[in-house]
Amino acid sequence: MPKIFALIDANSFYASCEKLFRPDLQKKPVVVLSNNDGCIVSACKLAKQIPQVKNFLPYYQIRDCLKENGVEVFSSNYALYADISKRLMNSLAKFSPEMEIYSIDEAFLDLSGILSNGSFEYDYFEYGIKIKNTIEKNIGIPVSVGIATTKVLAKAANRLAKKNTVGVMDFTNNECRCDVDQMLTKIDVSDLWGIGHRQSQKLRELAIHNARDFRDYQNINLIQKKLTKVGRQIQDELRGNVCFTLEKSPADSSFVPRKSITSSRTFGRPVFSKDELNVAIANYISTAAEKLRKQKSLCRYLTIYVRTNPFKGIEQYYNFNSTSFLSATNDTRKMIFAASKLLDKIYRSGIEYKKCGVILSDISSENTLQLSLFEEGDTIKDRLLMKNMDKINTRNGERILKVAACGTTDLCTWKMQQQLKSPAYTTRFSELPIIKLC
DNA sequence: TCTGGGGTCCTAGGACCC
DNA sequence: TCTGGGGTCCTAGGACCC
Repeated sequence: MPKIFALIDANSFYASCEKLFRPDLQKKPVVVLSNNDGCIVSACKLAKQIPQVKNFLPYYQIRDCLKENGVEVFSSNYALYADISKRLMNSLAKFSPEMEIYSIDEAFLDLSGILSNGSFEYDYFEYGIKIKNTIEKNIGIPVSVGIATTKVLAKAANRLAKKNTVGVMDFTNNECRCDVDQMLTKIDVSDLWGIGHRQSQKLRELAIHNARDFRDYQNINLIQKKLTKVGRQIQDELRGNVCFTLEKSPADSSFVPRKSITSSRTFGRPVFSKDELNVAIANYISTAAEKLRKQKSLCRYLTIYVRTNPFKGIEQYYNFNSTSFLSATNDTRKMIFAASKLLDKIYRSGIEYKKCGVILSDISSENTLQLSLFEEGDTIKDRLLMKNMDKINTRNGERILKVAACGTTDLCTWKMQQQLKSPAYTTRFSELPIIKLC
């Protein structure tokens, strides 16, 4: 039996979340900015109608234009988006026993066999409509649904669904089956899932311009040679052969343990001193290590990096350095100590630093710890300390307990700017929205 | 003045071993 | 004058995703 995949993707997710608790904004254009209020990362339908509005455009370049057009602007509010995402996924999970959460606002459902057990009188298209309507009613976020026999095709169908009025596109529907060829013609190769800037250039050199050209291109060996394994698999998926299966989350939780954990931020102002970099790195390590402990993992490899502002016409500097722990650890203190030594190696004075970051990798489960003969691993006391620190911080919020190297708030004047942030409507009691009955 | 952050996978090539 | 070949493992870098 052929597989049937549905891809459900929220429309302008961040902007839609901002509208959710602001009925007054329903009919107004809204955009959301990246960290540091740097670029536009989400624009609602109305905002997209303004020709100058494009994702990843620097905010300062378009600030006046947004003002003139009465656009409401928000800083990113990740606490809000993550919470709405959780509700969205919980609601979607009811439509199939097999689901893959692909990103904060997207999920694949395996619909194979769903309609043949007699309990539904729909076809897949109607089932897609039902999913869409249920989500919009229960969560209040508009979504689009793409349905097809492979994930790549479902992604492509979703893309077209975003443009049609119904918001659902079903490539398996017999009535429009003859149109699939025509549909694929409408999709530029660069819009296919997994085909980016470089690969689409290479495809164009072979006179492949749209998804249909790509599907029907006969020289598979050449595709393999130029686009490697993934490119060949994408082509195969366009032909209806499943190469990418559903990657299910562990049954007990909605998240897959990460294989690497990054924490980095652009500074709100230029930073010159090693002390300030050390404090910043200590803070990023604290964040990354908390995530590491939350997923019950240890890491063996730590990388830090520093860099200047690539958009500024100054002498550029980028450098990184790594170290490995003989025994895998998740102890914030050990990592901060190691990072400070790494910074000694890559720090150069007189440089205007704009960003730094840390990456934890070679991650393993807490349960499968390999002890080193030469270095003492985390003791039970260490583990308990970290555990209790996390507990206290979870309860009280705002990282009330931290390693001294993280500095005090007034020392961290380089922190990013977020001046247009909406309230944490759903995750902080003091910011709950109030409903007034007239 | 002001341009994000966090991930995954694949491949080539070096190091090392026998 | 002569200087192998094949396998595995690891890592850096590239490309892509949201």
